Amino acid sequence: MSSGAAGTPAEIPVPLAHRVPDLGAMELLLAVARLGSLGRAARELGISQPAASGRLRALETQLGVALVRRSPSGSRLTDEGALVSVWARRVLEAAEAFDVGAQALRGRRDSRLRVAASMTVGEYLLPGWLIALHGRRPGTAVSLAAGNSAVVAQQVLAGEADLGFVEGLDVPSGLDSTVIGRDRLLVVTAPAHPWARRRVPLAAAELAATPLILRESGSGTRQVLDAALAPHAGPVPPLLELASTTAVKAATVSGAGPAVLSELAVAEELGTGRLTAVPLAPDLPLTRSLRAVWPAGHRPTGPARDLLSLTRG
Amino acid sequence: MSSGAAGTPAEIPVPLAHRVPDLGAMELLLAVARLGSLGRAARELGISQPAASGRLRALETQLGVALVRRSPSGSRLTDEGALVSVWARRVLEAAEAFDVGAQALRGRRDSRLRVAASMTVGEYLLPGWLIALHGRRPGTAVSLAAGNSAVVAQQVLAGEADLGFVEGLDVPSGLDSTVIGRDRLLVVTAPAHPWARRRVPLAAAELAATPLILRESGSGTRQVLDAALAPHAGPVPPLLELASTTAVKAATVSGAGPAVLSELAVAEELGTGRLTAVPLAPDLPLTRSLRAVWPAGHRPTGPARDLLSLTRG
DNA sequence: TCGGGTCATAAGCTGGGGTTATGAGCAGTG
DNA sequence: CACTGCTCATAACCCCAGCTTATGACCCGA
Repeated sequence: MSSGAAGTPAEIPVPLAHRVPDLGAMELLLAVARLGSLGRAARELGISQPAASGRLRALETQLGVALVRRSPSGSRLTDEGALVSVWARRVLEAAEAFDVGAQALRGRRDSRLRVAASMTVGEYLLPGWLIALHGRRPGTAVSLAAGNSAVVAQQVLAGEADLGFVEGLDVPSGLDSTVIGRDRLLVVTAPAHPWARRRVPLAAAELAATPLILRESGSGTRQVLDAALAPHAGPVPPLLELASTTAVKAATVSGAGPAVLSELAVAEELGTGRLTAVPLAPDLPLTRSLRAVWPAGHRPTGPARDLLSLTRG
Repeated sequence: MSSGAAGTPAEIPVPLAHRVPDLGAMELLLAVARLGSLGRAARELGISQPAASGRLRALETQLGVALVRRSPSGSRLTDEGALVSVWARRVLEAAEAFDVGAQALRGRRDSRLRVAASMTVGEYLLPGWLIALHGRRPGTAVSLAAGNSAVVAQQVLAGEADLGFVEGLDVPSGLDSTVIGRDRLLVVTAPAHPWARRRVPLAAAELAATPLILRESGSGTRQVLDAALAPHAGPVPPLLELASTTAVKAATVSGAGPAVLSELAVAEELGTGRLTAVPLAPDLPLTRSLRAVWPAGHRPTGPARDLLSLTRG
């Protein structure tokens, strides 16, 4: 209630960006680690050797730790540097995924491979595939259009996309498809919620009777949930109905109540312990398939086929 | 048309940091998404509203995509913006992990919880635990010392650390311990390598006879491998012997040959398809346990107990 | 002892990102 | 209706982070 603006004073004083070195510094650290020399790292990044020297020193003072042992014959990471470089690599890998996604989103019309993807696939799976695709077929230019399953189907049918990715129970007509994965919906709570320690699986009837934090009606997630709970007196009116997955996650993390979300959407939070998954009884088949689709009869060829083959791991 | 791409001469890529918006911009985008207004996002980040406006505009021009639909009554993400914000969230989550790790590494002497961790744990597992710990016990100050298992054991015994994390087959004497996980070693190759498509499991004898890319003798990984292959005529001399896990990964990705690495170390690469795991026969038990350790008889209490309980999440 | 590699320091320039001040557009309200 | 309060955008100014080039100290191998 009261949308709590006044209640929280200053929970987030300093932005993360000010506490963490920037991507360039991390990239520099990894280059030094890989090449064994400040100068060579500088050359690779297209900056001068003094610039690299200064930047690295600034990085070390910011972190308060010596990261590199310098010597007239080169530079090697310290133990702490090795640790930091792994954390940095994580960040840069996520940034690389961001980059390929954004590049595809820019969507040049003359791209050799035009992909249309649903949000779920585009958000969580596609960047990884694009990185892998780039590794195998470096020249491939990809453009990406995002939308719900209906839009994707329409784009593929109209020939505006070579390959589409949709989620849902039904295959749009006029398209051939193959299942490339399965998206399971999870019931998640904040770690403090009683259900977080729950061992006995949650049954459909109980879930149906519990007010939940949900996406609005019409979202893919909501459809699957409604269908699964319909046999059990349907879902009770939601505790909160929010417009974005992000909002649902935020509300759940802050302890507002249990939510139902795609496992893809909450993988991070589960990993870091901000959310906990509740065990589900077998009568709760909260799952939908992810499909690749293409115009009926026209099996994907060339880059589309390459991408498709990547999606089966 | 036809300008640009074809002309690119050498392998001198623009640094990732120049192609990707900086962390501040990503943070801003997420704040706008969450708060629904540029001005409020600006306030949360401690900058002025025009600064946020300009930064966001710059972000959009850099990506070539409209991310936010502005209106006199607030701002909402476009579809593309929603996509980008998820990718950005990934980056920021990795950055947050970096931050908590780095903060612990700075190691103030008066920290309430002093942790000593082996490289493997410190690199891949500890940041997640620290984030979760911070979520549950926000006040806890953590300091982190990193080193090999012997160093960790010594620090815990000397009372310089409240809790230690080690990997290996044996428990250092004088310490009580509990197994918190299992680190499996994987045989990995570049996707182009013949073994990458292999279906028939790799047997110990075959692995023992194959030149591999390995860490130097004495590393934890190497010890486990040597022990496992000793019964099968020991490992053949390595193809390459490199000083860091990073170097081994780089050599493997570039196709130099198969490598043996911790599953924790290659999780990213497997996910993004840069490396492929080779199925192993049951006679290859390449596994070691990860243990939490503390002085014999002194069960962890307080924050140490909190952290320990998180490791079984 | 010379040449080629390492890294650090010094001095100077530039621009990205910040600031304040101001104005326009739209939504409620008395 | 005009007033108030929110939204966002533009303009003019400022500062310092991070770049550059020039130079020097150190170490190693030929």
